[in-house]
Amino acid sequence: MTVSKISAPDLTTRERGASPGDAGEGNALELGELSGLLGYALKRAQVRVFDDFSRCVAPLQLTPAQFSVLLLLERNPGCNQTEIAGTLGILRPNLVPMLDGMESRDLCVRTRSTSDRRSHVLMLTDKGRAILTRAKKLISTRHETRFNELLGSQNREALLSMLAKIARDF
Amino acid sequence: MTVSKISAPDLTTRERGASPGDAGEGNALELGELSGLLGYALKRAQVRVFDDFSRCVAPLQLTPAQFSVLLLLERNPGCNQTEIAGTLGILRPNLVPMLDGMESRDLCVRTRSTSDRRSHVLMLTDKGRAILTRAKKLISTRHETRFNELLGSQNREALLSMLAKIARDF
DNA sequence: TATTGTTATACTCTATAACTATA
DNA sequence: TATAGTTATAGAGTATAACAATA
Repeated sequence: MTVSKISAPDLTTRERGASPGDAGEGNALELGELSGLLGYALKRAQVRVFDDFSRCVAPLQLTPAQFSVLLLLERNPGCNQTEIAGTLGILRPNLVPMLDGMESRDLCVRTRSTSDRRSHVLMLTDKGRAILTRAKKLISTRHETRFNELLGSQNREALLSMLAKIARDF
Repeated sequence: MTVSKISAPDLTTRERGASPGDAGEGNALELGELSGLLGYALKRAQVRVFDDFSRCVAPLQLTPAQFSVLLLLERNPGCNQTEIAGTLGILRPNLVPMLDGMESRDLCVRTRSTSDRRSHVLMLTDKGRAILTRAKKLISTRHETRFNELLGSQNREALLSMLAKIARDF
């Protein structure tokens, strides 16, 4: 797999509409070794991408975490909360208020499993499916398109592969 | 720039010492479109890298954020808090307790600027420099070495370039 | 005894407004 | 008036222990 159009990071052009980082950012110190620090680069990129994601789906009022739950429910209808939490790497107690919110918005439903009455069978509602469809469209046409313009779809794939490998094996 | 040794993400081998994600994770639902979601991949990778970073510098009790402040102070001695916050993308109020902690550990000092008595001149102490030196060594020999074994230094550079580009231009 | 969902809780991060002392 | 550092505070996100219902 080949990566082109990737140039070494030049940190000249800062600024961009007064981001969360307080203070104009036009000041900018020298990053020095910070620019080679993997965790720092990952964190800054992740925050940017989450911000853009949230802006793109703003009309639907969906967080990245909620969107990921909807995707899992679509692909794994009838799964339970422990499975969702385990797959997404979040803790079961923290999933509860999240599902409360989504259920109160009629995006999904919890029903007692008949085979194991301890667990909940999770399902998307029609509204949940509709919202998910609209969200996918927004993400695709706004978020991903913009990203591919920045890096190209080939580099996108290389990036995703590396990130998945890091999350899995590092 | 060429990227090799990067294979498409195969999500077979999960598990890895019971990570934060509760529930064994051996259950694992199908990720489906989630595996192509940039923000999800970034977040999972970032969490892994921060975890490993923290483990590697555990004997020094340094968080990634504290380490980045130390690096900035080394490269930009005498800078003020607004510059640090602006460069790192954190808010000035949130930098205050962080510097309190580092100053109480005698890693750095705040002194009033003589030219502008509103701002603080920040400097590393000898102990701060010593800790930073040890931290760099730990990061280099444990953290980065392990990462280069995973992806190779060429892919590492490609990844850093892409992440920096995302943080800058996305 | 072990597991599912839940509650309660605490600790960290992040975000905003407002104060003080300087400029 | 504007800015640097600070305080107070509120909201996310994340972490652990323990409980009721069920297996």
